[in-house]
Amino acid sequence: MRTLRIGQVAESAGVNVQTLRYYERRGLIPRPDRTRAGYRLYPEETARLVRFIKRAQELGFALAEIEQLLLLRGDHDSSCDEVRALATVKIESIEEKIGHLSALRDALEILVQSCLRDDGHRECPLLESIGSAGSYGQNRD
Amino acid sequence: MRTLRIGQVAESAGVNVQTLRYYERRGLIPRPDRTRAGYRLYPEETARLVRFIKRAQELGFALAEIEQLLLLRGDHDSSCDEVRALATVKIESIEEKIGHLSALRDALEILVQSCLRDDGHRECPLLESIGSAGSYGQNRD
DNA sequence: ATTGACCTTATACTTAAGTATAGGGTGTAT
DNA sequence: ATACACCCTATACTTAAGTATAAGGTCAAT
Repeated sequence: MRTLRIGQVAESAGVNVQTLRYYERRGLIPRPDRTRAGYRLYPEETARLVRFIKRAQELGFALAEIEQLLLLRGDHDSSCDEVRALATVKIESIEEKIGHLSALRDALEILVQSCLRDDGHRECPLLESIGSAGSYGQNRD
Repeated sequence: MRTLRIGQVAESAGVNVQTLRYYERRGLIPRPDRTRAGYRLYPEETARLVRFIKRAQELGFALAEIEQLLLLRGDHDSSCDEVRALATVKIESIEEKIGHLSALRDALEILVQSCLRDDGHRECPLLESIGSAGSYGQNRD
């Protein structure tokens, strides 16, 4: 089984080596095996995991939330009911985000269009876009 | 024209009053008129603006990025070409986010389904979900 | 056998985005 | 006229998420 040293994982996931050690301390990534000299030896899996974490961050999830998401995977001790409940909540919040992003994109597209028409484009509803009742999903407020 | 004091705007947008003053210092929201006593008097518009900012943050945009987005609105001095170029870039990054979120949602839905079937659900592709080539949009890496 | 790229821990620093606190003024209600 | 909820500035603190630094060990190549 091919293993990677910390620098290789960092490189492959586009993060600093310190970040990996930090994630390990936080319990976000499993503590890897070590060589006799104490060097960390990661499975390739970990590079994927770290890329997942970075992506999820870009989507507005905090590390604490990402931790929860990760607990949903694989070898969980939590009951199926719990897993299902949390996953369902997450799915809802994701759909809400998708709705807001779609609305924002639509607003920007209107902006680009009116810009192409060069009509002074004063009335781009950027603010309203995310405000409420997006073009997708529902919105309670 | 109805105006709001800082506490009312804060309440209505769900933020701390300190946050509003902080946004003002950062130039994210316009500095409002004042009463003779120095109290800030905001137009209702500002409450909407702040809600927009908070939403955009939840979507993974940093305040600096949100500032850019806001510059795209209304009374801009920047050329139409510039506006269009930036908007187009933003649209692309938004579509990418939508793609990743959709993939993540799909993975969670698979998790919920296999949980309902109670089949041990070991093989939920959570990690792969955001990894690359989502179910929506394209992915350069 | 020593150079250089890489790894180790421990500790301290940074950045973004707020939050809190001290010390004081405002304005309406009793 | 005095409470009380609200506002002001300035300054300092906090939290999340890293990043950097010091002091040292490893190991393949010259």
